[in-house]
Amino acid sequence: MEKQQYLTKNQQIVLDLVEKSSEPLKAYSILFNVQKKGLKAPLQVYRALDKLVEIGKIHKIESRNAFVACKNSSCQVSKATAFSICESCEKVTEINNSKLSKYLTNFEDNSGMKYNKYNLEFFGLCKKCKNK
Amino acid sequence: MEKQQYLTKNQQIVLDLVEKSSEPLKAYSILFNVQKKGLKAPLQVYRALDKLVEIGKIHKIESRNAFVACKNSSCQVSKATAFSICESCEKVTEINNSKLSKYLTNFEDNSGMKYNKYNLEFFGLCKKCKNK
DNA sequence: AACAGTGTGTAATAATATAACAAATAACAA
DNA sequence: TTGTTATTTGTTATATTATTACACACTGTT
Repeated sequence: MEKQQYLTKNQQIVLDLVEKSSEPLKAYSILFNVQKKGLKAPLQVYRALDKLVEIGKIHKIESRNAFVACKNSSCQVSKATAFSICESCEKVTEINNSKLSKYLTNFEDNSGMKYNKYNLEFFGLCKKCKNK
Repeated sequence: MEKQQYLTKNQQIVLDLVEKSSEPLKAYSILFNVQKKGLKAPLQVYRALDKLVEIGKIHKIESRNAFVACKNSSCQVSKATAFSICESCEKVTEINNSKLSKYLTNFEDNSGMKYNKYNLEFFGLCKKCKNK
């Protein structure tokens, strides 16, 4: 049996909100939106976010300080993440490409480091914004 | 002739500091260290950092909110960056691997997006920390 | 000189994130 | 059941990271 099979109340509230969102959410925007549900302080949100990231239910878009729900159902942990980010409309999509993930998971250089995790962010213009 | 051939005084002061450092520097640590040189306010540091990042002299380690000098002499702009980060000692190294950069620069998926930039961060344990 | 573009200095403030502590709850063995 | 440990919660305060706004100065044009 895995540990942390069920989410706590606060974690579930935060996850529900992030999952319903079509765009990355910032921590304080989450806070504002869950205040009616009883989460009053930043720390309550950050603690829930930390846990959700740890177990792979959500990912942090580092370049944007924002959070998105994991769209990859097989993703139990956030060990190998890749995103595309439109620099115009800020749309973020999780990239699910097995070739890419295989390539990066197996990547080795001569540094002697053993990599167990990576995060990749691609930037560009999405289809819509390209045609403007 | 390229534009912005020379750095301004503030930019040079910040760049010198970052280049001398053996580890990523945080913005406010930079501020503290350049106050004797006359840069008194955060904004002076952030403006210099923004410009230096833009022209590729330094890179931002997004997951750490810290800055490192570019070690790749041919790197004029920060369009394609990859780093290895030790999760124990926080040592950060810029990865300079032509196969990797070629693979990522040419990466395409079926999203219709045209990528013009990426940032990749690998995490793990460095040689030293692995053997502890 | 007038201008445009860029950089500067300064103060104030916004946005993001964590520390510290006490209390409540869950997990589970003695 | 009790004791023990770990986790989660609630709360206040504070630390850290980053930007807005505005007046002015410098540089290179036209």
